[in-house]
Amino acid sequence: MPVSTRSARFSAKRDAILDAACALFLEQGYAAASMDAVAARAGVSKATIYAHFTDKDDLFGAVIRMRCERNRTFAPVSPALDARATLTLIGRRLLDLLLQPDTLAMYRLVTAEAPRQPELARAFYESGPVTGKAEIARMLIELGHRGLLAVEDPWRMADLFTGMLRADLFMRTLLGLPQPESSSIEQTVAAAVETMLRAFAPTRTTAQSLAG
Amino acid sequence: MPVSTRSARFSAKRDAILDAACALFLEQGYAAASMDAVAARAGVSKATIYAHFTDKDDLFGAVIRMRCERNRTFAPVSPALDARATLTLIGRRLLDLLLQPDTLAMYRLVTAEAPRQPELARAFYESGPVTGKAEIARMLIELGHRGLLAVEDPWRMADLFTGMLRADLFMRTLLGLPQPESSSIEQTVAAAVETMLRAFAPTRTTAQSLAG
DNA sequence: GTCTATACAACGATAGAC
DNA sequence: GTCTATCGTTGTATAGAC
Repeated sequence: MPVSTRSARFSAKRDAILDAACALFLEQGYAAASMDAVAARAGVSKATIYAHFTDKDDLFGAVIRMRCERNRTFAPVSPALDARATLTLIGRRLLDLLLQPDTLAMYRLVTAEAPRQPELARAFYESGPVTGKAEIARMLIELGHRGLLAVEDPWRMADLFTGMLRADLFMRTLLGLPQPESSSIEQTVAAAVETMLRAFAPTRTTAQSLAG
Repeated sequence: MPVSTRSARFSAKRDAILDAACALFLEQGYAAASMDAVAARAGVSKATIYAHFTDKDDLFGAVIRMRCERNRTFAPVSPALDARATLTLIGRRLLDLLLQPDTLAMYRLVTAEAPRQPELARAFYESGPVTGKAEIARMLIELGHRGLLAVEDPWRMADLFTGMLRADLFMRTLLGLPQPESSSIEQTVAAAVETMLRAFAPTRTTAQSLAG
């Protein structure tokens, strides 16, 4: 049982295998990425892979969990910014992250395998969408406390905001289609931010009571 | 070249193959659906499949294109409804469609294979998201003409609306996760509609000028 | 066009030496 | 743990009879 030994968990070859498998899974999908290809890319023999992982599914699970743990959190937003600036900044960061090739490949991979690997789908959901929305919700609460936004249900609002960000531009990029200039990152963010500002503008009493 | 003959295009066995392949691709994904399984399910021999399609990719393409052509269009919305009722009705229809198992399976399949099959990804995009958004945009224009909504850029608005509809509930269902009651279809639609109504409420002058 | 039978390659996984 | 070599299976695709 190599997985339970200490050296196996921190082996250089094990890391090489994980990195190679990750790259191949993201590039080609689960089925198309063969164990031979992983071995070749990692610079090890196929038998070595099976010394560290019980089978292909096990290797796949380890790869996904590894990626989910690298849970990049957004940098804090300056408390001096107003609602529009804050939403724009956070929206730009999120959409920028969502459109990165690796993020999209991970999304394709996990959604495609979700029916066969429910636990991995859950891990992905918790580490990705949930974590991101939690940070946005926290920021919305902050804006609410400052009287800059009417925040009743921050989770619902975060959901609406991320939904608008993950609209046409995301879909086009996910499908690998050419992107018209009309659906740039900046325009998508601006439209989502403007809609949020209009729909959740603070009531006058709230703004005054907190400003006074 | 059986594909070019008239009988081949309207063959009963060909249809059986397409139906079987469609079901298996949607259930298991491209790689996991074997030609043997397709043949067994269609009740034909494998050789018959290769008499109608050049290879597996060709069969896959025919399946995707067939599904894209079945382009169900929304039933017309009664012109007597106000903005909230219209948005709620159309939002419910769209979300209901998006959450159907076949729709989700198609989404998983096409997004997963998009990097290897750009043309199919485009066909899917045009027949699905674009067509749906076009209908919503048309409905928004209608509401705008009646002075019930401030419609400047109907395509952008349709994008924002569908984005809010395709948020957390869609993601959870796509990943096969258990769904809390808090993210039901009705609540998701209501939140998206309310946000639209607040953000795009008609200006008083517009409403009055068209109402008077 | 449709079948049965089969060729041929690729894949996941293992045996055994070191 | 790591290698080389290989096993057994499965998969795509085809040959040849009807």
